[in-house]
Amino acid sequence: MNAGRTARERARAELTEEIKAAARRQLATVGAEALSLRAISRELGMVSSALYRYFASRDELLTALIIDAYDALGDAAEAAAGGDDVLEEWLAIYAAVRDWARAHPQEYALIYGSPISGYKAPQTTVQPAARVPILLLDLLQRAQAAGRLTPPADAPTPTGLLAEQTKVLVELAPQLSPTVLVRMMIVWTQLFGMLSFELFGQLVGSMDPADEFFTSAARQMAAFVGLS
Amino acid sequence: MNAGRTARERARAELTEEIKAAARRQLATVGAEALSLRAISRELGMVSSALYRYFASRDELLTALIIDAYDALGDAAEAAAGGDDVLEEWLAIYAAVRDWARAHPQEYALIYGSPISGYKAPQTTVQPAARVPILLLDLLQRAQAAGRLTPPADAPTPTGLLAEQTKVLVELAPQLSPTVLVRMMIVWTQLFGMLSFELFGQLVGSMDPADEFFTSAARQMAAFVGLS
DNA sequence: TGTACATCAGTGAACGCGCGTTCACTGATGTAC
DNA sequence: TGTACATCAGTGAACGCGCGTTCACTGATGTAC
Repeated sequence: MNAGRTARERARAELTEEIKAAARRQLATVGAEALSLRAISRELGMVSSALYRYFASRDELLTALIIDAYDALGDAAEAAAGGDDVLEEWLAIYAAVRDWARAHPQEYALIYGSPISGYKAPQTTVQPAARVPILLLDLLQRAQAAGRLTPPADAPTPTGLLAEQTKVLVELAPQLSPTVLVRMMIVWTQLFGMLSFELFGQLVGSMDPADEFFTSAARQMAAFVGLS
Repeated sequence: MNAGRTARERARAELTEEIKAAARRQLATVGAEALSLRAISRELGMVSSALYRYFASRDELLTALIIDAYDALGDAAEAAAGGDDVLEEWLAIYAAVRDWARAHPQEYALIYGSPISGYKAPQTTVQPAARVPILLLDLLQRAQAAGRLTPPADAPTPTGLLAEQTKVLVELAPQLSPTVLVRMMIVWTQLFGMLSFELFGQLVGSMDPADEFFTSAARQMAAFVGLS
């Protein structure tokens, strides 16, 4: 087992994970901005400079955490996909996204909250960030193939720049019409807007707790995009 | 003029504003988490302890900035309200909200981004935070009076906890049906979700620049809530 | 299988910074008689 | 209108913290012959 991996390599892989785990624990209490390499090293019983054997800088550690968070959310959402009814599947994905977000609010804030000042996310974060929307696009394509997608008649067909921009999405989901693709973008922004409002406290005093509001929105947005 | 105000009082009011202005400038470059009383005092040429004559703590200054930001956004949105066509007005409010957010991204992040760690927003922020949704609710009421609001037939009537929660909103807009109120909440979360995505960089690679997407979403959400 | 050398993880000290908040004090402004 | 006292703004020093990153070094692990 562990063919070809030396003790050194195994130790390095394990410690890299331990560092990220400690960083995640930190994140949960102080937030991303206040994430401190020294505090992490203290928790692990190492000297702070030792971390530089694993991550070249604080920013590089943040990038790793961001990618991990997108991937954890992507995994959770994908685990909820499948099943034989597309509408049930849609609701299950919504629920899985919300559950993950509520279980990891600081990791959620790391990826969907305010940008971290002085930090510029590299290209490597783009692909993991796209997993949830890609999953929903894929579902819509399957729904369309199954005759479960009927875009409402009153939905406008995009023109101009908007039509141009949908072309990027068409590559991901060639079967879907531009009309549906734009609606999907609206739905996507609604989903995360609603989640951010719930997690960041904007719903206190109205739709908090948000369970029923969330489910209702999930259903209404499914209908909005044409899913039945 | 300035009847009854002593030189001391005038100086105090002015300096309070200058401190907030300097804080806003800071905010724009380093973000809320890194906002520093010492840096502000340096910019104003005072000693750091002097700020404590104006704000009892960093948190109190943050609260003042948050309330100011909500009020600035509220002012911008209200300035766009009015006019004789409710749909045009709806679009104008959307545009005003977006313009303000794009002009003040860090102030936007302060109120709609990740919570500031260790900071708990007091009750005093609740009312200014409600100004935009209240404005939209008011518009919908006027639309309804003018026969311009026809909730789509397929919209579900809320039940259970959701019906309960709409009662808070009914107080703000007694003429509107629970169905419309829930849709309004969906629309509200969509608006700020879309804005956050634009400002925080999630639309890069798809709907960026977001002008046309934003306008399309504004129109489609108006239709979604029943406005015509 | 054993030895020589190269690689790498972790140490500890240091650099050069930053922060919020408290406190005793000075001197200017405001108020009451 | 002038004086005595109270209020308040701003000072400067101090307390007790924190941070990211670099660098020369030690000792363990891995590799080539």
